[in-house]
Amino acid sequence: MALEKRLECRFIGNSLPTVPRASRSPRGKRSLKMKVMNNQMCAFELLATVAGNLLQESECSPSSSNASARKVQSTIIRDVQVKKKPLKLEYCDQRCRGEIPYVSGHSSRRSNYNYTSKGFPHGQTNKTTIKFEKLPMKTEERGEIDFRLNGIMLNKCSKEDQIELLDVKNHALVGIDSCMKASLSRDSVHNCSFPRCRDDVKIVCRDADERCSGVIPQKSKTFKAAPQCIRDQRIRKFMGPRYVKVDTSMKDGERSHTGGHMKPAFWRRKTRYTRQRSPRYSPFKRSLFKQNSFLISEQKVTSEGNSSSKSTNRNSVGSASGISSSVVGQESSFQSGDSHVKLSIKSFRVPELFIDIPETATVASLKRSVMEAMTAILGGGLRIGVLLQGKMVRDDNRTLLQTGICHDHKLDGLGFALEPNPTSAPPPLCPDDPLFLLPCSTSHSVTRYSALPSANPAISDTSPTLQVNKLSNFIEKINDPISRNNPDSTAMVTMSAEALAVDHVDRKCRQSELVHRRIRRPFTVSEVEALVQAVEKLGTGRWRDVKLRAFDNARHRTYVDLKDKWKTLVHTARISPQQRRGLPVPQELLDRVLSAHAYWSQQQEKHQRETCLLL
DNA sequence: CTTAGGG
DNA sequence: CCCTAAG
Repeated sequence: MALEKRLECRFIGNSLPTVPRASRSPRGKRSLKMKVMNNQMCAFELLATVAGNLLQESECSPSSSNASARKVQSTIIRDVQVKKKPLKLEYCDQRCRGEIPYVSGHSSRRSNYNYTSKGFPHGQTNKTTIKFEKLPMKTEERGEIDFRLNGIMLNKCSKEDQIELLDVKNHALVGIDSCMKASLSRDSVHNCSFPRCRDDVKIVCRDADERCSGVIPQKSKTFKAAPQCIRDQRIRKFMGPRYVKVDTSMKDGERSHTGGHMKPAFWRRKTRYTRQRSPRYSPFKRSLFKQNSFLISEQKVTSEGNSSSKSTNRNSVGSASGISSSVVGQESSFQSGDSHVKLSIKSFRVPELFIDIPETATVASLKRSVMEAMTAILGGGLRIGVLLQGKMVRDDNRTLLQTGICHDHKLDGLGFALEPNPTSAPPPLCPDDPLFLLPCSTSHSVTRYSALPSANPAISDTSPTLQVNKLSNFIEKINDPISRNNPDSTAMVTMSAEALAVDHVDRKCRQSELVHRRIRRPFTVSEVEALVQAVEKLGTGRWRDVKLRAFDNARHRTYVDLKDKWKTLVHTARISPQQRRGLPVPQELLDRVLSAHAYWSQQQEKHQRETCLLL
């Protein structure tokens, strides 16, 4: 039974410049009152409702009468997208206690859309704060507004003023796996998809099978959601270790060898999300994309037609994190009814296989090696990923039609990829995985993927140092100036090997993530030493110089890294030794950290005082 | 691009 | 280690 309630959304900050001045309060805050019919309102419904009301308001507003409707609406969206300060929605209702569990305590951040919400699922409070940042500017000339989560259309407002809020509830676990996109086309203005000039926006919860669909009345047409889709994707499921905490996921013991210090609180995140990152931070990304481009074309036939069609063999380039496919097919005429999509996958191409084998090895052992390497990749349990226009199609429950793999869409961008199967024990490697090349099993049971004939003692007995050095062609070169002429260098390189191993474990944890986080490389003692020395000399505000001075050849250490490391070093130095974890930093170094920090802080203060006096 | 600082 | 505002 739907419960009608009144909501008040307060917009905090002057984040809505588009809203006609008349309706804005002097302080830049304004209220938006609306009625909703739902006792289980979720974030997206709220969003949709708010958006609807906003559109409604601005379009009905006298002050916007000069502007064409088109302009008004597009302005709204643009401003929401562009504004720097987050738009905060406070959702208050006495009766909603504990009824919004899925917007509680999670946050999702993607490069193009940020959404955070805080709330208290257990009824401690009746307030949920939802914060939207940076709505992407994705203007699609489609005359629609849609909100998507995980690529699933949450609602869709078509030209006929139809709105669907599909299964919002179960997908509203925004924090975990959501990539919500909101897009609004300019054309939708005239056909304002959201109902205007209405006092209430009703969001009805027809909740037969726990699915929550909000339907805004009028000629609402309901989209058929893939039935089991929602049921299967229960919230709990999402809450599992799908996005595994990278650093905090492992118990201390598990990563005691990593050399990481106990992190300050700010470093410990409940959940970590990956996102697209700038190339300079992804040393392996580029090669990944290069390696995995694939050719694909598709074949489509109608339900009754066998591939009687002519081949078009369109090629397109895509990329995947795994092994990619080559699909060749044909395209035929189509019927709007019950078309089939027929794909013939000719082959899966293994992107790259690194074999490290001595010259003295026999051809037979080479074959074995290749076989082993192949088996290592393929035997790990794979699943198929489907890519469309370069994007991984995540929702298995959507139909091909819904996904866009159908006759009236271009299939140019269709691709398949072999992905690591998270449930499977030996993780297949991403081709960019450094450990892919690591021919040793270090003290940490690293699965061996390289083809290394164990019969050859010259290689199998190599130390991690040697192995890593041998692999320097493939992994980022370990080329740290400190390691030269430094008794600690061996340890350092070894540490790097361990770091790689650790990183492997990390990767294992986040196999499902397609976007790559930079690998974690704990600072070695000698690195710390070099850092301390440089900071002692240069101070704490010149990280670029520190980098140039002490880490010029350590590509993987950016000046931001150094600054961060200093920050953690100071923190480490201040806490008791018992609280420290990871590779212990000699107390002497920590003392130097503290004194250098004190000294340069003092200098900074002095400098500031001087500049103040001058002014 | 760098720095600074929160997460 | 990530992100980003600000310079």
